[in-house]
Amino acid sequence: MEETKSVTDGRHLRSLHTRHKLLEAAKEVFPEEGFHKATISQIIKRAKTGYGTAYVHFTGKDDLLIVLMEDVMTAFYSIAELPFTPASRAEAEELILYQTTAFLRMAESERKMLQVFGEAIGVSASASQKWAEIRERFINRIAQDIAYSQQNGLARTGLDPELVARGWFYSHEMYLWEIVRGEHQAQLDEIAKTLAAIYTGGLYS
Amino acid sequence: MEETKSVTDGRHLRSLHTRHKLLEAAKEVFPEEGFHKATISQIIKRAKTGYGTAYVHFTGKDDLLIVLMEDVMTAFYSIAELPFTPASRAEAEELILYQTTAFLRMAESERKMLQVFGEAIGVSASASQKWAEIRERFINRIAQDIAYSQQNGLARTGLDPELVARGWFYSHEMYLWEIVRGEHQAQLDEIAKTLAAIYTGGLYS
DNA sequence: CAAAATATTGACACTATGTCAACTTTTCTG
DNA sequence: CAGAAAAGTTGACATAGTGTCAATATTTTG
Repeated sequence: MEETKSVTDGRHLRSLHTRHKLLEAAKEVFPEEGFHKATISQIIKRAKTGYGTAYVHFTGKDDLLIVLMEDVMTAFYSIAELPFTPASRAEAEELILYQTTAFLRMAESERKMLQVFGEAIGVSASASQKWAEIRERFINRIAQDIAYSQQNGLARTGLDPELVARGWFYSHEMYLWEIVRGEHQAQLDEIAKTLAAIYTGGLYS
Repeated sequence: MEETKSVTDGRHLRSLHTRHKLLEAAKEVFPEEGFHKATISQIIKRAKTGYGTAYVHFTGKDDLLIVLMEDVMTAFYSIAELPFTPASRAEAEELILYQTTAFLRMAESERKMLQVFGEAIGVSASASQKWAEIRERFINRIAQDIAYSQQNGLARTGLDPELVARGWFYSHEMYLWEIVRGEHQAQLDEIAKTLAAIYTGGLYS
């Protein structure tokens, strides 16, 4: 019903087009200027729409960015949701190293946009919340993986999987921000190796 | 020379007093309003000075906050600089657990101010830089401790002490921000135990 | 005490935000 | 298909905060 309306209704179509123009403009302006320096005026100018239009389609600058982050989030989730059912300690270690590497590589490939998002997290409550979503999804998944390993006699028991998962994710997240800032490009695999070594050495000793 | 002038010169004294009033006002306003919502107008109003005065004594809102952070930094440094020369693995583990606990406890005791600082880090380049200073000091110190343990046959070799130290500190830092946000109050010791267990289990297995 | 040095002040120019009444475009209806 | 209704667009405006600077006030000096 809504589908039909969306396709036929020329008004809605126009609206969608305007929205799209704004998003495209924002996608350019944000990385160029950074979150704080970017202004609605810059964005509407590039999108060739009126000032108020931006506020019709989005609640503000944060909202515009949040929508742009969806793409990045999708990529993140695909890593978080990788299957983890190792049969041996060696296989567990391999999977963990792979996941760690994938995570850090993503920091590199999505650098520009993550840089903007990192800046926004400090300022905008909604950006901060969006990032918290990504984080919790990762942590939940890691906690599951740890619990699985504990139940199958691969990992040391007696530690709360969620607390371990948090600490584990946090060290990754902070490395992510460093990579985004442009530090450590060359060492990426070395970092992954180190993080995985500490983690597995600790849990699987 | 400057000392003498400072004490005798009534103009300088007045200036110092004004500066002090501004800092006291900022110390109240920042935690009440948060970094973003706090304005220069609110601060000068409470300090009972003119608007421009704030800009005579400080370059802006960030600068005012940075100065307030010095106290907190001092406390942090005292933890970072604790001596670490364990003779056995058991002693190393004990020291590490102590340091971890002290670090997290500080997050609790300095909560309000750290909350403001956490917010400022995202917005203000100078706040971000100040925090980076604290962080690097910690990381350097931890890296030294790890190298010490490696050299004395207490810790596994073959891993870069600095990379390990970073991952280690990062998980602590992120837990710090969580504690500052008011999550995990009760679990504080449990968190310290978990972090220390992973770290020592990993390095000292 | 007058002049010099220093400190304080608020009005001003500037920049950005978010709102809303007027306007344009598209669809519906008799 | 005319004109009413609905949906979308627009920029002027009110508001709020920043940082600057010429004028003013206070203190020291000769």
